[in-house]
Parts: sequence; C-alpha cells; structure tokens
Amino acid sequence: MTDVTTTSPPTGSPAPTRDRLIRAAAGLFRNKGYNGTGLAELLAAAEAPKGSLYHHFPNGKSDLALAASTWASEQMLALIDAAFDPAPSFEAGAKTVCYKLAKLFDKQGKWSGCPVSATLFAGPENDAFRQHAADLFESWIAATARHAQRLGLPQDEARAAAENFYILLQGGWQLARVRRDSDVIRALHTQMQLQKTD
Amino acid sequence: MTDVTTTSPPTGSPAPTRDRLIRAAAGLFRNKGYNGTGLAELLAAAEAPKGSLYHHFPNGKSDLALAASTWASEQMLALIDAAFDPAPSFEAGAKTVCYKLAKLFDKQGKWSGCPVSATLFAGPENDAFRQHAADLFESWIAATARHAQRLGLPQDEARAAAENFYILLQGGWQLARVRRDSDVIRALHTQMQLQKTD
DNA sequence: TCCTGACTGGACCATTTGGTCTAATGCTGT
DNA sequence: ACAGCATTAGACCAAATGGTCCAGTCAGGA
Repeated sequence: MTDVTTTSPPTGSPAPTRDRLIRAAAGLFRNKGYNGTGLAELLAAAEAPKGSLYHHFPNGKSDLALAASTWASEQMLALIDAAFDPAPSFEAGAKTVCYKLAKLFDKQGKWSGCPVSATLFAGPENDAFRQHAADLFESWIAATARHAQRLGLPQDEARAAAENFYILLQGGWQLARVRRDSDVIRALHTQMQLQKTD
Repeated sequence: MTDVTTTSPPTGSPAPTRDRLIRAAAGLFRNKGYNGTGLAELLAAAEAPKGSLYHHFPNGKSDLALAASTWASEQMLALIDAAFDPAPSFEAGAKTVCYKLAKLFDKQGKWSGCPVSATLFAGPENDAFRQHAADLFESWIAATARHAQRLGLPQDEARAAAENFYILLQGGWQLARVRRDSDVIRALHTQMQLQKTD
C-alpha cells in the first residue's frame, strides 16, 4: 500500500505521465497543502486524465501524496549532499545548505512550505502519512549527521548537530514563509549550535 | 473580535455559542488543518447550528479561522508570560516555556500542530491569512524579547534570542509532532543560542 | 495477424463542501 | 404588553470533492 515507488515494472520507461503527476502534486501540495488541492486542479496541472492517476496510483490521491513527498525528499537529500560533499567543514556545508534553500525559496515564489510536512500533515487519523513523514525527516537528519561525522565531529555530536540543524531549518523556513523573506533562512547557519555547552 | 465579554454577562451562562465555535475551530484546525476541517464537523463539535456561525462570523469559515488563531495566540502569549514572569533569568523562563509546551503537547494527544500555522497556511492566494499569521508570530517574538530585555539582555541581543527561540520552538514542535514525542520540545531550551558568537 | 496488457480518455457517481435564506425564538428595554 | 434586536434552527443550494468504471488506443510479442 505504501509501496508507491515501483508501480511500473519496466526499468527503462520512466512513464512521463507518472512523473508529471508527481511533480505537479509536489508543487501544489507544497503551496496549498494536501487537503487544499483538488484532484481537478492537480490533473490539470499535470495535464493528465483521471484514469492515469488511478492507474499509476491505485489508491488515488493518498498514494500520489506519498510518492510526491518521497520525490521531494530525494531532492532535499540531493541538495544536502551537493552542499556538504565539497565543504571543508560542517559549518561551511550547513551554510551552503541554508543559502541553497533560501534561493530555492525565492524561486518558488516565497510561499512554498516544506514539501514533506505540507503534504503529510493531513490529520491525526492518517498514521501512514505521519510515519512516512517521520521516515523522510529521519533520512535528512541521518544524511546530515553522516556528513558531520565525515567532517570531523564525533558521532554523538554529529547526530545532535544534525538534529539541531534540521529543527532550525524547519522553524526558519516557516518564519521565512510567513514573512515572505528568504533572509531568515539565509541567517540560520549563524544560529547553529556546534557543540553542546552543558 | 476575540473579546470574550462581548455583550452577554459572563457569570452563569454556559459557554456562549461564539466561544464554543472558536474553541472547536482552534482544536480541529490544529489537528486537521483549515482545509481538512469541514463545516459540518466543526458545527457538530461546537454544538452550534449553521445559522449561529454566519451570525457571529459573517464571512463564515475564514472569519472563524482568524478568530480562532487569534484566540490560540493569546493562549500562547499567556503561557509565555506565565513562564517568564517569575523566572530568574531568560534561560530559566525559556526552559519553563518548553516544559509547559511539551506538557500541552502531550495533553493534546501528541499530534496537534501549532494552532496558528495549522490554521493559517491555507494557500498563497489568501494573503490576509498569511499576514495575520505574521502578526501573531511577531507578537510572540515581541513578548519574548520584552521578557529577555527585562531579564538583563541588551535590546538587540534580546530580539535575536527571542527570534532564535521562536524558530527552535516551531521546528522542534514539528519534529515532536512527527515523532509523537514531546521530549523533543522539552530538550529545545538546551539548543538555544544565548549570545551571538560572531 | 492477433492477442495481451499497459495506458489513456472521460463520462458518470454519491457525497460533501461552504454558503444562503428565512422563519421562528428568545431576551432586552420601554 | 409591545417593539426591536440578537440569536437560533435547519431546509436548501450550486459547486466541488474524491472515486469508479469502462470503452478505447497503442506497442510489442507469439
């Protein structure tokens, strides 16, 4: 049910329709939330008919939401790697992440929310959504911690720094969104806590 | 708008309809978001008929959302004051805020989102919502900064500390929500940056 | 060639959505 | 008692919702 990542068996055919659906969903959910986005609007944006949706995603909107958030999360992981891989230190990498995200925020019209949280916070009854979001977030933190460790921090410090960084990113992104000001995100790296003081 | 004592005497009356609507809306929006909450559900929870809604809030759901978020924000401001007023230091006050919020989070079923953001992030086209959220958040930061200054921090540091604290709270609350673990919130005060290091 | 299965197109559906409207019901001061 | 207001009650509505269903299209293999 939650396995949405492998619907089409053929490896070489990326099925553009399916991709268009995912991209359109990610974009719309990010802006208007899961419940705020209607199927009609979604299908229009993806230029896909309803039949295709229910072919690629048998459970319809909810399956698509899982796939879209996974896709968005992968973009985020790629961004994290791109920022940290060439970085000389954890601080430098984190700063680059902030700057890249701020730029992205501007490019998306200074409004978009975090794609994962916007997609998956649909209600308390949907625990599958919540769990999926938890997994995706955890993957971000794990990736960041891995980089931190590679760049010299001891394991527990790396984990703490990654978690702290992620919390700042979430909160900062939200403040940036409400103020429509990407500088909030750009300044986040300043507020990182690099070593525990107690 | 959020004034509880509008026209009817408060003593003896069993929770006026308008209040019930606001409380029900705040609770439901917090859990399921603005778009995720239907009017029928809302009215059932408030035990109020549709006519009353549109009498007290001529613009219907959107007006109610503004009122509910304002009400929730006032609760938050009261919590901030209650935590900082008797505190011997900014750190102590902030720690109390975290603990109070964590307790609240548990009491609300470990799922609720931030009432303001959950209510007001309904889409890019609704700028009134966004602005309202910005104002409410700003009032939190301003209140916190005021306490920080009273407790000894210089003005610019107080403002920075308040903003940093608020960002941590937002991000931490979200992580707590996705993990269903209030300890994330409880640990936030550890991660505060109390003086700028650069 | 024909068959098969993935995919598309869209008509169609029951339900729910937010919202309007009006008649009734109080409760107030006079 | 009466007028006048605030409030309640819910029938009613058009539009939108997510979802189902099936006839068609098309490519590739037997």
